[in-house]
Amino acid sequence: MAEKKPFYVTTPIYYPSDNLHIGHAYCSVAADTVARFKKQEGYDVYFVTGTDEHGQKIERKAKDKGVTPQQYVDEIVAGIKSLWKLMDVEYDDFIRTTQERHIKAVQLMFRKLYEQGDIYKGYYEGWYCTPCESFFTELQLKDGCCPDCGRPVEKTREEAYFFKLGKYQDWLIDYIETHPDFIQPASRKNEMLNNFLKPGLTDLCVSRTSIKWGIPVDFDPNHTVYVWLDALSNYITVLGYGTEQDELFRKYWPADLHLVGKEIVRFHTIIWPIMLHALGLPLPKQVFGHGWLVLDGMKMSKSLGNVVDPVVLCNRYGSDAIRYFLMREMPFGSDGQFSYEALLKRINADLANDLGNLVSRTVAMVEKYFGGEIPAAGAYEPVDQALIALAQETPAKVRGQMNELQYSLALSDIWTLVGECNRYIDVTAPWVLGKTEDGKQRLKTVMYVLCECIRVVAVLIAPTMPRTPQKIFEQLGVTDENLKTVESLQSFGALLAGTHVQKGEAIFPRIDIQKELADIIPTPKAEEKPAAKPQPKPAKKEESKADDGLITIDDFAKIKLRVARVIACEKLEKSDKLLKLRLRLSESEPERTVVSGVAKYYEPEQLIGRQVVLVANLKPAKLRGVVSEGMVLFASDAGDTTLKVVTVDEGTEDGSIVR
RNA sequence: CGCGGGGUAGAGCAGUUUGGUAGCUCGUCGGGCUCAUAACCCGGAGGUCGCAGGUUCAAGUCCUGCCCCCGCAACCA
Repeated sequence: MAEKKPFYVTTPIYYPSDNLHIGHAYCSVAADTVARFKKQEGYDVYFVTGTDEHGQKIERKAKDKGVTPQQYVDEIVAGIKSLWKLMDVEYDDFIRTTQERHIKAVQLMFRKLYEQGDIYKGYYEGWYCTPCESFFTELQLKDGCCPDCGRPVEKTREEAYFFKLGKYQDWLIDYIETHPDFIQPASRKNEMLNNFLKPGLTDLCVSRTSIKWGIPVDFDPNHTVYVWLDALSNYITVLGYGTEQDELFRKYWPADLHLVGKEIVRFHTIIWPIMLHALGLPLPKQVFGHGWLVLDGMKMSKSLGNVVDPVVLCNRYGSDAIRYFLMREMPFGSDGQFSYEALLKRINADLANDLGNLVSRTVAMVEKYFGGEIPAAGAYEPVDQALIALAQETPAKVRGQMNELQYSLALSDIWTLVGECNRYIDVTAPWVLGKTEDGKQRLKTVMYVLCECIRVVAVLIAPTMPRTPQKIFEQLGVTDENLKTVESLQSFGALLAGTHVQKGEAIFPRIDIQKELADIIPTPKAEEKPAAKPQPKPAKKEESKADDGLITIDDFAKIKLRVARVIACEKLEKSDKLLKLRLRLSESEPERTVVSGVAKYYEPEQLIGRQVVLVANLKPAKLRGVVSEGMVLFASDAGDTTLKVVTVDEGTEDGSIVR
């Protein structure tokens, strides 16, 4: 047996400060799909994912919760692993940056780079924001203030180690220009070159003394290795780089594909390659920056409170359906829309109606006309030949698309075949053939061709949908493992006549979309529907022109008012009007930050602990650098001389809906 | 003039490299079929291809200018 070619694919290591959402799942499913596809193609695949567990944010979160950072991440990581299990993301290894194997290797790399002079000790001069505990460069500041919170910053100096990025800049520019496939899609390549490389790289700060939750620099323990070396290096530490047991490293490095989100392309195509090069290691063959799944035109994020939980979706519709949707709906490297409606429509149209129903009607006919036994085909007629030709060329098309990571197009090619099968049934009209003896002879061919085509489809969808093929094979009565491989698709007709089909449950039951939407869309029921129905975007300003100032109940229903409790409140410095409020709705919902221009009327202490009325579905806006996620209602007189907070009667539960 | 992406049918998108009848999915309307999961098949309606100029026999596609949306700018997939 020939030695299998290795194929190493990775996802980013996720930051476990919170549970993951559907966007993370998208990336992992994409990586898993490639991994399965490459395995199917006969590669020796190694697929790795993991978590990046250090840093201030996690330290802080753990403190808030009263646990150690390790305890905190352990719990989240357990959840992440069970999510991958739920979604059939089958990784070969899971690297955690808090693992001993990782820590040792990072320290080794740090020391090596230091000893060879690529890392040097210096001073990090910058602007420090005390409340945020963060450093910023001159450029990052917004109006001379902290870009995160808008407060003033102090100039400070902190001892730190630096990595000489600039030294390798010209080499990297040359490398990227001579390796056009390195950064994909190509638009990202231009972005990196024009935006960052050509203007020049500054040396990178790779240690901090102000952060404790991280890997200590072993020869200077006051310093903690900063994220770059700590996180990016996971791709090789997971393979045992720098240890005695480095067979995996020697076998799989360089990686064939780092699949990353578009926002971290930069680190993977600038910092990471330079680190590797400085260590004398080869570069990954490709970094692919995928797009985002956007919800209502906005990026999904915890702080905006618009996350979609993949666990809920999988439990409700099955992970294969979710995987299909993710891979089908997102084109190439660009962003894709997520909405429950689109998801349900996809499931119904493609999975239930087209594929599920095709299997169902075909198996039913084999049972009805041939007692459940797949008949042998007779002579092929032109209609048969056309479908057979399509079934035979589809695997190659799909392979081509998958190799380009065009999941969506690959699936679309498979569904062309599904569609042609459905049409074939219509054209050949088995229910007519079944009525005569001659027809029945002809029907044998039709049934055989259909069953074989369905088998082709089942094999081809396996990387995207790991569970469904088995269900199809069971109904078709295919038990021979050899008939479940891509090799078996090379010639049409591998399926044995005489195989017994077995009609079972619908593979993808049809969903009542209206009912389901009413059910699943969380609290903000009103959020999606009214937005979808009335006119597109510019409706707001113009439509109210000629009216009488009255609105309909539907208009009002768009505004989602909720009761919230102020759990923290402070003045936004450098602003005499703004207060920053931290609000809690129900226990299960993320807290919100809202900025209100009421500092002239209320001291922060007067609001803390009080219940207020929040416009909960207001589009987030940045005020003095702080994202405000809603608006708190206040009553004022005409001249704005007095202003009073709107509140509710005692005993109202936090999170209650106001209407 | 910071950088990048985008504006094509009610919705979501392809088409722009190499100008030549504007396409796909969903929805909608009408028809067909009855094997099937109220499914499947066929057909229709619906588009000033962001705006304004220009090149050309011919522009969604090439050139110029402008408008609007989104993202990034030391780490949210």
